[in-house]
Formats: sequence, C-alpha cells, structure tokens
Amino acid sequence: MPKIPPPKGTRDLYPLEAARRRWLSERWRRVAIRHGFEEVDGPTFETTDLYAVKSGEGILGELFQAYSGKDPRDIERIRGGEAAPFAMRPEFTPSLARMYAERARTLPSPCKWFQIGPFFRAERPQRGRLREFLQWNVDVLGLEGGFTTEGTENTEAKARMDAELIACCAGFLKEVGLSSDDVKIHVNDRMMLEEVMRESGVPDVQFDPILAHLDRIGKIPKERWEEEAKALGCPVSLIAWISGEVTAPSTMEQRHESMTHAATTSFRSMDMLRSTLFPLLSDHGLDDDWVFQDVRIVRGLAYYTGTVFEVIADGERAVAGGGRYDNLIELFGGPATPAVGFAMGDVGISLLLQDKGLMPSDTELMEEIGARPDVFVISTYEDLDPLATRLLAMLRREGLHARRSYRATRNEKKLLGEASRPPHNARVAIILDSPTQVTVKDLDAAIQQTVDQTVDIGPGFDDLLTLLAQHHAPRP
RNA sequence: GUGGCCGUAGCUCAGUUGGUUAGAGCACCUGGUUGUGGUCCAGGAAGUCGCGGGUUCGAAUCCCGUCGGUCACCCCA
Repeated sequence: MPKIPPPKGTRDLYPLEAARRRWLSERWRRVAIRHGFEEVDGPTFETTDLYAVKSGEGILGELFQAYSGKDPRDIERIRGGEAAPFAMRPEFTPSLARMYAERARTLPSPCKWFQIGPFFRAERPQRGRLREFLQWNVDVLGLEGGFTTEGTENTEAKARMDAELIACCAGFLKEVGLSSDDVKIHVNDRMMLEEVMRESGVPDVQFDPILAHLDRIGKIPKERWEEEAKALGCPVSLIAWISGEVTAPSTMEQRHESMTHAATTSFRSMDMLRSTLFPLLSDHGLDDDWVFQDVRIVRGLAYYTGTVFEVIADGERAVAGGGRYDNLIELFGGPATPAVGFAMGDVGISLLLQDKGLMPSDTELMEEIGARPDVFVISTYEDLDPLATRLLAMLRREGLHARRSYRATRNEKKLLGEASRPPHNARVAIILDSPTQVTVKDLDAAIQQTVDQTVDIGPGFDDLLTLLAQHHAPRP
C-alpha cells in the first residue's frame, strides 16, 4: 500500500502533542468558566450560504467546501463553478450569530458564551498558520439589564462588556504565565477613525475600504501605503498621524493632546476610550503595562463597529484578536444586539509558549490533564504475574490509574526506571517480589514501605490503599 | 493561489570535486552490570536518502517535475 501522508496544513498529534493541546484547551476552558462564560458549540461544517451573509469575497476563497456526494446536482453545480452546498467552518461567529438569533428572547442579557473546537481554512500553510487548527472563541452578546441599540448612554454599557471580554483574554495570558513584557493588548476604536473621516468629508461608502487599507500598514512599503491611502480618499491628517505612530509611537497624553487640537468630534471619541474603557480595564487589573491604545489596530474585517483589539507578542506576532460587532446579530435575523468577541488559535499561542519556555514539562503536563499514572505495578517473578494482574484490576476498580510493564525483563532496576520515566512518570510503584510481601515505593519522595501481607485478599488490599493514599500526591 | 529557500533512521544532524554493502548521537528493543529509579558495557531493530522521471559506466550528490515544510505576497474570521 502506498504511503498516504496527512493533508497539507494538518497535524498528526502523537501522545505528547495531544497532551500539549489538551493542556491548552483545558486552560482556555478553565479561564473562560472562571470569568462567567458558558460553553457552547455548533456544527463543524455549515451551509455555505451562512458564510456569504457577512463579508463575502475574502472569506469565500478560503473555504474548504463539502458536499455529501449523494445528490448528483451538487456535482453539476460545482462543475458549473458554483460553491458546494456546505463548507467546513472557517470561524465561529456566523454559527454563534445564528444560535443567538434563534433563541435571543429567552437568553440572558448579557449572554456570555465561549467555544473551543477545530476550524478549517484553505490558505497556504506557514509557521503558526495551518489549515486545521483549534480555536478559542469568547463573546459577550447584549448588555447588562437589557438594551437598545441607539443612544450614547449605551456607550458605557458597551465599554463595560468590552472590558469584561478583554479581561477574560488577559486572564488567560496571565494564567499561562505570560507577562506584560511578553505580550501587550493593543486596543483601538474604529468609531474614532470613522469620525475623523466623517469630519474630513469622506463619504461613508469609503470608510470600509479605507479601514481595510489602514490595516495593511507595516506590511507594504510606507510610501506605497501612503499613496494608496490618499487614492482611497483617506484624510491626509489621518495618514500622517497613523504613519507617524509607526516610527515614533506617542504616549496616551500626547495623543490626547494632538487629538484635542485636531478635531472636536474626534476628541469626543478619543476621550471615550481614554475616559471610559481604560479605567474599566484598570478595575479589572489591567493597567498601562498590559493594555494601551494603538491607532494602528484596525482589523481587516468589515463587520467591526467599535472597539477592536489584538494581543501582540514581542511587538510582531498577533496571537489573538477581536472587537465589537454591533450589527451582525441583526444581519443573521436576530434582534439588534450589540456584541463583542475575540478568538485565539492554538498554533500561534503554542509557538509563543514554547519560545518563552512556558510550556510545562512532560510530567507536569500529564499531571495537569489527569493522565499521570497513580500506580505502576512491578512483578519480578513470572509466578507473580497473575497476582499483579489481579492487583491491577482491583486498583482500577478503586478508580486509580494503574499501569504495568510490558517488557520481558525481570530486572527490578530497569522496571523501576521505566516506571519513573516518560512516558509513564508514575507517582507510586508497587513491587511484588514475594507472594506474601508487597513494597510500596513513592517515586517522587524516594521513600518506600514493605508490608508483610498478601494484597489480593480484603484486609491486605485495604492496608495497601491506605498506604497508597499516604504516598499519593494530591490530585489536581 | 504567486514567488524564494529547504527535504538523509521516530528526533537532531554527518555524508569529502557524483564512486563499493549510507553513518553518528538521542530515543526504541534485548541481555549483563552497579545493592531499587536518568550509571556503565554488549548486542539488536530501524532509512526504496520525500516521491517520479532524466543525465551518467555509476546519483543522497547534477537537471526537470511533483508532494511536503518554510519565508514573503495574500489573508488573518
């Protein structure tokens, strides 16, 4: 049989890699739950139309398309250049919007949901970017105490939800040991940019193209970026401002100053972030060292309507991003609902944690995901093997994670070595070297006790369990 | 999807200007040894040199294609 390699941009996860990914997703889940989010999930493939609803072209080309093969008309349509009826999900937001819209009336407000699962994009793979990856999605839908979409009084309520969301994201970063030296949360507000444009007389229809272009700063030569920005009708003052930030980022106060002089409306919007969101973030324990305004952050997606943010490591790599999308739920047939969310992929964050040496050791990893063996049973004589098997069965019935060796050797030293090293790293070894004697050895503490009792009858086994409990490291 | 670089054992890599049966370390398996846990010794298994074609008396080595990885573009939900 010819070798069939895994598809491009996918991964085979061997035990250690699977353990690492499990560890990460457990941390995601733990942090989200701690912050009061509920777990949801949807299908891993959706009707293609679901993804056409919002931003069209950009996404459609990155879809892995799918069809059942049962309906010949599907194949005809695909041959005719149409999209297949289904698509592997490239993101969660459309599914989330649909789910929320479906039950909006009975859901709490705000509705705090998170999701963890695989996503698929038919892009060309690169380091930190695969075609199948795990993603953590966290969203706050609606505002506290009900809401209306219009009115500036909601501005503060929205900011409170923005802050909660960002706090959850930061909570994870802190949870895995990242410091504000490692990562920064760059925050911006699209409204502010739009107001600058509006004041300069830029027509509304140009907003999205200009914002999309602003997002490209730093990715193409500066001069070309400026020229193209001008061509799109972007105000010269805005170009100069953002462009200037690249070479010489200013402090909050300096920006505040310059905005004060630049325009009154812009000032109001600018001041909003400064006076509303950032104090709230500070209440959540996020000060200037963690979070700051960065006018360069725009986010490519057209559906963002207000706050946008990215978690950027070492000033380059973005490991998470999100923002406010107040129009999307309505677009999916739900009641007009302000919402804010972010996503983090497993690939980028894992690379970062590896680089920073923050990925736990193999033993810690197994410990944390509950895969570290409690007991490793060793029998040094063939005659004792049946006893060892009975002992394993009894231990497992007690709910203990018990393993044995499958080696041919009876060399006690080698078997102990095996028990205490990867991939086992057992906590305790039980050594059977006599039918009436059992030795319990704590492999972490390097202490052992020998008991003169057979273990496969009641009293002896109870004593053994007591002994094990004494040597047992508390479970996580 | 477009272009540059890379591709030798599970992993990290050696392989001289193309020249016999392709090597090492780690890991794996077996046996021994050191008083029961990362020592030491001996042995073993493991590679169609990514795959396919071409040049040549002869290709891991040169050429083309292809697959995969990586970097840039694109995109970043």
